[in-house]
Amino acid sequence: MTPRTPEKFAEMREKSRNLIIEKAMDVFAKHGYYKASINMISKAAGISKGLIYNYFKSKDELLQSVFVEGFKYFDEMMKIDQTEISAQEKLEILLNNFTQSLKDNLPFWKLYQNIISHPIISEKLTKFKEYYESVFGPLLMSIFIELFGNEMTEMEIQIEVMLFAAFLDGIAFDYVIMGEEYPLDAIKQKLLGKYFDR
Amino acid sequence: MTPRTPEKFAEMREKSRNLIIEKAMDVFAKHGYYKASINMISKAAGISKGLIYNYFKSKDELLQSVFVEGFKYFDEMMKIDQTEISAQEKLEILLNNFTQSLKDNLPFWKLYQNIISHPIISEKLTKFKEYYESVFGPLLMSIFIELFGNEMTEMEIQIEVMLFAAFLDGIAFDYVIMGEEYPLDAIKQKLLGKYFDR
Amino acid sequence: MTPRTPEKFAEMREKSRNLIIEKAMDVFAKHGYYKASINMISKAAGISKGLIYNYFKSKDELLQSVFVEGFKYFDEMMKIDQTEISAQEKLEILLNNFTQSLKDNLPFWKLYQNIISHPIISEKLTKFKEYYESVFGPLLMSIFIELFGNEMTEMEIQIEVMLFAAFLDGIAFDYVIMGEEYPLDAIKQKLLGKYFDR
Amino acid sequence: MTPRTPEKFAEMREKSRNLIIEKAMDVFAKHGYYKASINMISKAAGISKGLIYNYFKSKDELLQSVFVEGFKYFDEMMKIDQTEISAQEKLEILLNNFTQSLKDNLPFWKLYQNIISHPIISEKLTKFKEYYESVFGPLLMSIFIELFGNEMTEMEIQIEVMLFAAFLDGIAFDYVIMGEEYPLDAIKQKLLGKYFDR
DNA sequence: GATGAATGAGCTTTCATTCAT
DNA sequence: GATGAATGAAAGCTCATTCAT
Repeated sequence: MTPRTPEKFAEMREKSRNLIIEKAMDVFAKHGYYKASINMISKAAGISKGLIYNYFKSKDELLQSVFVEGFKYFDEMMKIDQTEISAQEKLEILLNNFTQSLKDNLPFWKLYQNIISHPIISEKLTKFKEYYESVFGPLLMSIFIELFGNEMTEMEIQIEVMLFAAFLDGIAFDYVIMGEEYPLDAIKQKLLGKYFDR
Repeated sequence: MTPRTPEKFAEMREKSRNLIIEKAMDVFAKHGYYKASINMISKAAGISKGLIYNYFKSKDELLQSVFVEGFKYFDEMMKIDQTEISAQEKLEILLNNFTQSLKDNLPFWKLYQNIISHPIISEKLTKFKEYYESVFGPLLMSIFIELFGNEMTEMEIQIEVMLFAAFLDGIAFDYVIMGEEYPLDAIKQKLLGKYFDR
Repeated sequence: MTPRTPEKFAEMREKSRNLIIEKAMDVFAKHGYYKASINMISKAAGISKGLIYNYFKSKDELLQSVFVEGFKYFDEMMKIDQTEISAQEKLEILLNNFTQSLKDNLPFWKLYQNIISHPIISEKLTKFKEYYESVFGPLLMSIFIELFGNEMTEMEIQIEVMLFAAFLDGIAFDYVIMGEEYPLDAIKQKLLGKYFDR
Repeated sequence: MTPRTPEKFAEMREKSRNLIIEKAMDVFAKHGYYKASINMISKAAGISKGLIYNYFKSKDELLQSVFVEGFKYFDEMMKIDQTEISAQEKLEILLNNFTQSLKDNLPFWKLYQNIISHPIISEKLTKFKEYYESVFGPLLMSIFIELFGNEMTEMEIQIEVMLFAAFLDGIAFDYVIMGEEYPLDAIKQKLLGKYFDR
């Protein structure tokens, strides 16, 4: 007859919230934001529709939260622990992390493609844009300055960064469309060949 | 009051059909497939809702038709008239055509991004996939065979083609997201620099 | 095979719109704004739910329209045609019209009670308030100036008007609650007795 | 750690119950019955949703209880202690009490307006009707018999009572709508002028 | 007694599609 | 061919109520 402790409640909330986000990511990835219904998500999570609104004010906010959860995939991608390594090695690690993440977290990357390219929804993902501009962009820039700082102006290096980013978006795009049959690793090696003699 | 000839008739139908497709492309591009309503499209085209169903069985079929119409942008891109030019020049022309098309036909490319990356809809776009596999892929392949035929196996060239395609998709992706501020031409030059000394 | 003419369409719209407003008034009156569902209204009107949204953007707007429609009951109440009659006669006519309207248009008056006294909804009924202040208030004022202009200041007459309005509102209030058993006419006579010897 | 006595227990229950009723009255008054949620009320009272159901079977029953609690405002209104005073003085005291109560207990009167005029809910308020008929009506009747018993039939006096009650409802109605700016006291004086020379 | 997570019925609203004219 | 009124399924969301602890 003792009531649940606040800790117990927090734990329950945490568990449900994570479950919802996880299943929402799958369903959003599979059907796209608009065709993914709250009903589908609740069924995928084995809970009632109403419960979702206990944790997220709206479908929109749920999407935001799913995306924020996805930030960690970007974080993992950028984890380049060893400080005493060359820029070339850093870029290789980054690429390896990226392709690994594509394989491991396909639902998230599907969602990323679908949402980012969506004309209206993407406006709502301000948090994501800020994150990209403040964290991911500068990291790439620092690596490319190390690589090309001697031979190029900063302006030119900016363009290098954008081309590299385009490549990342491009293989994500194609991998999402083609799935397992896409030769991710071979393409990655080919790309490195464009930057470094091997 | 001359009675319309069958030819006249067919011509009028064709004109109406094209008008609908054109306006539908704009509306789909602006709002995305799901948020674009038949009502919006009919208003943009200045006709009644019902008339659209006179030309297309369903919203889905209209989308298909809009997409098929968009093939012409691919066709234009691949128009490399002079036969007596080098593979390098062909690739340059292709890239020029590509970036020009991005600028000229932004609505189509928005739609392309949005739809292709859409997990379920894309299944319906079989016509597009067939087209890609039978027309665009082979063209790229022929150019790259000319470029690298001596030094690489066909397998490797396939990978080169896919890498190049990834760049194109990535550039389109980023251009659609960032719009006018994206330095399309500078990036194009950088990309060519990865293939040819300049 | 001739398409419907614009006039025909306008007529159809007019008919449906009026039907919806009429039935909405009944249903709102019977159940109150919140318990009255769009579903109930559509069933009362023998049409589909969706059709209501073809004519009114929202439930809110439907309520507004129902109310605007109800203005005519106020207009009828204030119809005092003969110009060459005394203020006393005018007041009598006004009261007669008022009680008659209560009897004839009970649904509207129920709705009026329910909505006006509702803390939040009433804010939306700005049109009604403006109407009252610009039309009904001044009319009462002119009658009471004629009645008491000699003996009272304008300030005092204002109070007389508000007292009279309170009687009207109270009578409507009680009539709506008690229904047919409420002795409307006897009370009307009693009220007149407070103003004129009889 | 003295064990709570049953009396202590009952007292605590009483206190909680009163707190809920008090806060519920505020919330109902502010948002109206339907828009006032159990959640709002529980937050206003600083307790959990579930606890409310420990004291009241349903939202409906809570409303009933809030209303019954409001009877005390009627009781206070009718408190005319001195027995040796004239009917005129009694009526004046009654009116003073009423206007004072309007000012002091605005939330209750808002709720009263909102609920009583609500077509379906009011059916549930049987307790209130019984109360009115057995307590408030007879009191007014006794005063008016004293006032007009010589000159009128009982039937007529009934009508006087109803007109007076309509006036009370009317100023409550208007006061609730207009708020502080409503000249309650001036109107009260005007009314008394209709009954007694002054 | 007390908590708040969880449920599910029911709400308003949207929109592809049909069809009488 | 052409119109737009009308339909109805399905969406997002709210909230009174229950119940395990």
